[in-house]
Amino acid sequence: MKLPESTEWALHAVASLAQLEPGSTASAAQLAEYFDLPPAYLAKQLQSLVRAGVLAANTGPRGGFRLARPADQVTMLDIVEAIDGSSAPYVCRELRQQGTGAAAPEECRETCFLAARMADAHEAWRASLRAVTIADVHATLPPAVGDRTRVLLERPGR
Amino acid sequence: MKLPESTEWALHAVASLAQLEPGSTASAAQLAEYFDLPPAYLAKQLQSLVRAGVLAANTGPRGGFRLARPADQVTMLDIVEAIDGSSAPYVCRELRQQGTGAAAPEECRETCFLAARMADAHEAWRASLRAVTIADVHATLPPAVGDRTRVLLERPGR
DNA sequence: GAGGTTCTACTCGGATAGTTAGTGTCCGAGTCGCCATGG
DNA sequence: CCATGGCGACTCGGACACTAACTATCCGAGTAGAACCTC
Repeated sequence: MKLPESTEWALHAVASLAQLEPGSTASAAQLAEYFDLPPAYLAKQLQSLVRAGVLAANTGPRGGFRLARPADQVTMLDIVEAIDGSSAPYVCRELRQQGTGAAAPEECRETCFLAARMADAHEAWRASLRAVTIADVHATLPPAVGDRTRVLLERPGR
Repeated sequence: MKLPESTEWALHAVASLAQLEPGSTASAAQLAEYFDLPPAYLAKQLQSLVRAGVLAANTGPRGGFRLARPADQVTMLDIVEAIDGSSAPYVCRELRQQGTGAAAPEECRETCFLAARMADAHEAWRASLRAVTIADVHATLPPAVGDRTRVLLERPGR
C-alpha cells in the first residue's frame, strides 16, 4: 500500500494556494518553481484536482489555479482522493466462494467479515483525513511563510 | 493506494488454519486447492507470514503451515503488514524545504503538519485492524464452515 | 519378529520472467493582454 | 487622446514513452516417513 509521491505535491500546492488572497491565481510553472518539481507532471496533478472540484483553473495570460471553494470546505481527504482515486485499497473477490472449500451462496448473504473489517479500517482512515481542512493547515503555518508565499506566487485576479 | 490481491489470500488462509485443531498443519498445495489459487505464489505469501512470525512452517512429509501463536494473539494488522510491509503509505520528503519557496531549517523543527496528519490517519487505520484478532474472525464463522475446513485441510500433528 | 539402514516422496525456500500502475515528458488548443494603428 | 483590430505569448489540457512493484512460475535443499534388509 503506497500513495503516489505526487500526493505530497498536491497537498503542499493546495496549502500554498490557500495562502493567496481570494481571487488570486498561481500557474503550474510558478508552483513547480516554488517547490522544484517537474512542471508538466505537477500540472497533471493539478488537473486532477480540478476534475475533483478542489481547484479551479483559468487559461490564458494571468490565468492559473485557485481554490474552487473556501479553504475550510476543502479537506485533506478531498485532495488525497483526487490524486489517488477514491477506490478502497482492499477489494473482496469472494475467495470464500472459490475452490474446493467454496461456501454455499446462501451462507454468503452477509458480506465477508474480513472485507467488512478492512472496509472499517479504510473508513477510519478516511474519517481521520476528512476531519482536517486546508484552513486548519493554514492556521498552523507561521505568518512569515504566508508572506513569502504571496510574494513568490500571487498574481492579482482581474 | 492499493493492497496486493494476495492480502485477501493471506487473511483467508490464516483464518482457515485457525479452524484446525492445535498442532495440525496444512500444506501450501492443500490451501491452494482449497481456494483455487496458484500454488507457488500462495506459498510465497505464506513464507512472508512465516517471516513475520504469524505462521510456523514444518518441512518434509506431513509438514505444512500452522499458526505460530494462539488465534487471539494474531491480529489482522499482523497479517496485512506481513504481506504488504509495515511502511507508511505517505512519506514526507520535506517538500517545504525545496525550491525557491524553501523554508528555513529552523522553521522546520516540528514535523510537517501535513505529514503528521497523514501519519495520524495511517495510525487510525492500523488501530482499526489491530483491534480485530483471528479469534474474532473464527467466532463469526458458522460451525459448518469449520467442519468442512477441517475435513479438507486437517492433517494431525505428530 | 525387531532393529537399523536406505530410499523415496513430499515439504518449504529462494531465484527468475511477464504484466499493470505510477512517473515523466511532449506537443496542441484556447484565451487573455498588449501593441500598433487609425480616427 | 481614444477606440479598435490584430498579434503574440502565455495558459491549461490531453496523448505518448519509461520505470518500479505486483503477479506468476520454476527448480533446488532438506526432512520425515516408509519400506526393505539383515540379524
